[in-house]
Amino acid sequence: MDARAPSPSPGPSSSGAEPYAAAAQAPLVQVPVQGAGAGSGSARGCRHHAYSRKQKSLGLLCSNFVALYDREDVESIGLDDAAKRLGVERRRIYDIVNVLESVGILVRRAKNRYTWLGFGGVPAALKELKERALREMAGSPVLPPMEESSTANLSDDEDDEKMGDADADEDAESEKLSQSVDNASDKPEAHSCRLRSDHRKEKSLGLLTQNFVKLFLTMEVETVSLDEAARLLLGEGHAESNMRTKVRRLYDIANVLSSLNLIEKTQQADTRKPAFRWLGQAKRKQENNLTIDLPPSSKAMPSKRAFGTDLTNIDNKRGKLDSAVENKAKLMQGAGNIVKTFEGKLGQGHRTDFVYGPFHPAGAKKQETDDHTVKQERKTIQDWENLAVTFRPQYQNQALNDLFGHYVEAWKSWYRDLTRETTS
DNA sequence: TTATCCCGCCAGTGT
DNA sequence: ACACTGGCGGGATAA
Repeated sequence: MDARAPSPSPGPSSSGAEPYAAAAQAPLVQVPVQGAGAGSGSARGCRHHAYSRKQKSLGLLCSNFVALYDREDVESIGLDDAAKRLGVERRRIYDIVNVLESVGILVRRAKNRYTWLGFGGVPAALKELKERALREMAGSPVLPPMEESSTANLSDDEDDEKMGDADADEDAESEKLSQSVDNASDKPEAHSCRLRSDHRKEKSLGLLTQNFVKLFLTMEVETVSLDEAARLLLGEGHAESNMRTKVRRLYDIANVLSSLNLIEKTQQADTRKPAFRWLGQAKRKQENNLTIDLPPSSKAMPSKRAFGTDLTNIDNKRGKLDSAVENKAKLMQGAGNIVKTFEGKLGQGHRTDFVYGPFHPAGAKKQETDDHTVKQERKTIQDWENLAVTFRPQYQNQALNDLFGHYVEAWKSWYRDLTRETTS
């Protein structure tokens, strides 16, 4: 029943590999992370630094991960190596890697091995996601060769809990686990063999990430709170406990997507509730001409999260050693904005040079930015938008809006009422 | 208090 | 059998 060990006693930790970062064993990696120096006192020494969850955050870890691998000469990444160099347990690497793969930055090559695609893989992945999302909404599953065994498969989520609620439909998703670019497709006709244990896959971080992103790519509203997202991705049959779990996961995902600058944390327009805004391109794009909601690559760094500490997340176990002098050290954070260009050439043989905006966490090196590059960025983004639009008829987009429209409305009002009621 | 979300147990999967 | 993966949620920080 309980699971988890109530006490922090470091059990045998089955996850073999890197236990608690071999104490002193400083993890190589020393990426400069232009960290305004200002190390200021204690920190490095070792010993009792108060435990600070902020330094162990997935977002920071992701930034470090990217800073560590985002370079031309990197193409293969070993999980063990990553874990060691970043000074974290392998488990955490899985988290990072799963969402990175969902947005096309990585591809799983084999056990313990991933191939680095870089930010250049994002556009294609987003495009893929968006199309798939639209397709799904259009009603017909557009089932490829495979697509589920047969009979009802939809709404397979919600293991326990009543899922036969009145409203019906909504489970629109629950698609396949087909990653955008992966598909090792080794075996000539291997398809249609999987499934069976997909139940687990359906709850995977990777899939959740994709669905979360789809939300941004297809929905109208600019901001989405994690509660809403969870509700959306879960369906009507909300089951408090499921919701809570889902939200926990969304926090994880949001953190890494934030560090990738694909989303940003903000406030919900009316309500003050914290929510997230999409920063990546490939947004909806109604009929009006472009609406790049993308900060002009100026200070896009939200200044939250102190990026640029040191690259490792070693020790500092969760022990509650008092926090005497937790020097917050603002630590620079900006200076990030690295605009990266690349020649389209991935998967879908479309060619257009997509350019990237604010991506890259502060600290990532490799910056070849130039104002003119930024300028060009605008233009290419437009190309991207056009291309995306061309890909499917407008009316479909409208249908989509309608579909989500009523959801959004419902939630909005529901939420309003809820907050109104509980406000006291 | 509520919002976040790290940590690592341990159950599925893979080999 | 062992090694990988990664769902999951307790409960400790942050705000």
